[in-house]
Amino acid sequence: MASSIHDLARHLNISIGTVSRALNGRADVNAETRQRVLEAARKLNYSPNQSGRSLRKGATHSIAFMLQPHPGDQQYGEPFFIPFLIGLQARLAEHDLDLMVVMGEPGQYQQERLRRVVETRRADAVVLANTRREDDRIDYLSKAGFPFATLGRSQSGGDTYPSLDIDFERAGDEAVDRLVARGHRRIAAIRPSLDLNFGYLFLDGYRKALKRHGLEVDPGLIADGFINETGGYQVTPRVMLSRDRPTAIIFNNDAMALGGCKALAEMGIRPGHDIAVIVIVDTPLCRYFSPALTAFRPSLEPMGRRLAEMLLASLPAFAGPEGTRIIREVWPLELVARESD
Amino acid sequence: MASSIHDLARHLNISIGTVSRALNGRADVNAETRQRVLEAARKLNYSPNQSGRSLRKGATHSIAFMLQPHPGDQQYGEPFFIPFLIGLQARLAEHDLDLMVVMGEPGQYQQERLRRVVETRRADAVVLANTRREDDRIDYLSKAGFPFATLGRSQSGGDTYPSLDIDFERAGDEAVDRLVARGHRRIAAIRPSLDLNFGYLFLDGYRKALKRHGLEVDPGLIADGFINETGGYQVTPRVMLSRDRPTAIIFNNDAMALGGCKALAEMGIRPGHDIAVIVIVDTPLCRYFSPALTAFRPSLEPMGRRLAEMLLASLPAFAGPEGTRIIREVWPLELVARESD
DNA sequence: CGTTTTTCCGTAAACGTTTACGAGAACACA
DNA sequence: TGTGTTCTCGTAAACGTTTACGGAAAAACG
Repeated sequence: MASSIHDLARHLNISIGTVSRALNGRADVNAETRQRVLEAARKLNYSPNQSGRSLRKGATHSIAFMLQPHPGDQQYGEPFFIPFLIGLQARLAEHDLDLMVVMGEPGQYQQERLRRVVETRRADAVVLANTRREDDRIDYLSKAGFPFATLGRSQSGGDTYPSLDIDFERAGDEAVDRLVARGHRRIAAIRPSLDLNFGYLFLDGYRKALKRHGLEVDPGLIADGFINETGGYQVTPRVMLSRDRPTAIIFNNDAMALGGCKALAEMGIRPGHDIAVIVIVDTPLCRYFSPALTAFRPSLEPMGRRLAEMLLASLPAFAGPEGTRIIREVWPLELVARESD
Repeated sequence: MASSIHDLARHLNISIGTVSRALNGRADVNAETRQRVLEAARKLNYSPNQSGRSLRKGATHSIAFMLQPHPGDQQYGEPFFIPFLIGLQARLAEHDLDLMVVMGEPGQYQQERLRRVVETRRADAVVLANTRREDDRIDYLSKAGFPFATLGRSQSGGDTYPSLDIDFERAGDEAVDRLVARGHRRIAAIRPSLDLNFGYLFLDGYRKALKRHGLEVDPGLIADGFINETGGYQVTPRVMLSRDRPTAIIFNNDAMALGGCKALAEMGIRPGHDIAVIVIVDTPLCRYFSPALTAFRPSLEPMGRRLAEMLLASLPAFAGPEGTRIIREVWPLELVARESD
């Protein structure tokens, strides 16, 4: 059932070299011969053995996406990544590249899985997500000279790799702007406690906007929690119990917002009535929650496509005539005004 | 930087054959020699080239999980799979098997991606999810003689492959039981409209329980919708507008439940007060929704581990001395009683 | 001491590709 | 006719492993 290039050669009574050249569209093969090869390939249901090809070419024709679940009580996934991956894989497929998603274990340090991919050469490049402010995966890959791109910025590694990020800073800024315009003065910010870079970026924008409006930055209104529903649930009461209650909360994550709203509900505080709520990254949850949550929406699928292009442009094997380029982009979010603010 | 087995051999002044044998723990190599090889491997930072190994052994040492996003307006993922994948990958890792997640595009038929994996021999086996009642992926893999296992049952392919499923039938049954015990007589069921097998199983249990309680099965109380929030939102009003309103709804999917609750809210109907709601597959959303949704919870991570074991037991290369076994299991769900019913 | 067994290791082929090299045939040109 | 060019293809090496085979040396045994 597994027909090889040798089978084709034997069947057509020509050499394997010619078969290979015909299949790969090289110029030095007779048009008629190529036709016969292609036809035989179809008839014998030939498809190239990836291992053989990889071995010879030193390339695997696949890109690894490192999906690291956050440690936590319940290990549910971030819906965020799926549309991104769809875009990523779609663009990669156009270049005959496979996308493989490599999972780590929640507690376990992702470094080990990454090493494995790199050292056994399972992929030609990797895509990192959940970038930390200081990210040793980036340090490792840079030092190893292994090609990679990141979804999200980091302070590690300089400007030596392609990266695509959402403009969390601006989103934090705009969220404050909007709330201030609606009369709010005490605005809380709730973000993940890990070293995740976007949490810092969001807070930068939040602070900047407050200052611009001449409002003080009250540390009692800023809280870090675990990046899931439980985290939001646990940490939201903390800001609500500060001496001077906030009248608005900006959540940096949809899961945290859900947990936070639960905590609010238990305190008898109704989002959209008693308090304004804005979420930075929109998901279907925000849309279908009651009240529907005002949120900032990214274009995930186009971002996936774009990061694929950026990664490819940085790979010598795929870079066009203009050579290898490192591109870094930061994309805006779109505000979706709903009922919660 | 990429040190091969040849480098080790040269460095130690022995043959590559011996190096390979030492590395693979074969018996016919001197203990001291093995020590030296292992040491050199560590020093030269050797790790085997996967392509070379795969080519020689005819095995890739990786298992593919096919993740097919449902077509829909917004392509968000099912959080369901992440904990399952964590368990799956954990057990596979113990056998030095990598897990790769292969994405398809939403609209596109997954068959094509699957073919690619199989024909180019990118994985040694595949794991299928979202099994349809009649599933041509299963037919294809069976016919191709390619090893696979499924998360979820199907009517295709007979009992020739390992499969692990949740007992949706019993969950549907128990949900009705519980609602009837609480005085409900008109109970609606909302499930996905695709050919997804669990939708049928759920409905079987639902019908069976109704009949046992001497209640008629009213087609007006059963609705199929798209398997996401929008689907639930669109289809829930339909059962609410039937001549004789239901007093309870069982949702076969958490996303549909969210959409459905939104529709209820817009009709001024409060889950937990005006209507009872039960969800078949629990997620953090159910727990943190207001009111918290009563739901049936699966043990996803253990299920992932188990399916890995079942798949391995069916692979000649990994089956123990007892030989190759096909195992099929159906696991119960645990009822988590909360506020919505 | 001779014979047999065991221990250890080197040799070389094989997995399925791609590709550098060279050669034969056909063709063009003077 | 001789020389150079172009077209087409076969040969063989190479990628990094694993492993069947055989042989040399050491050990065991009579």
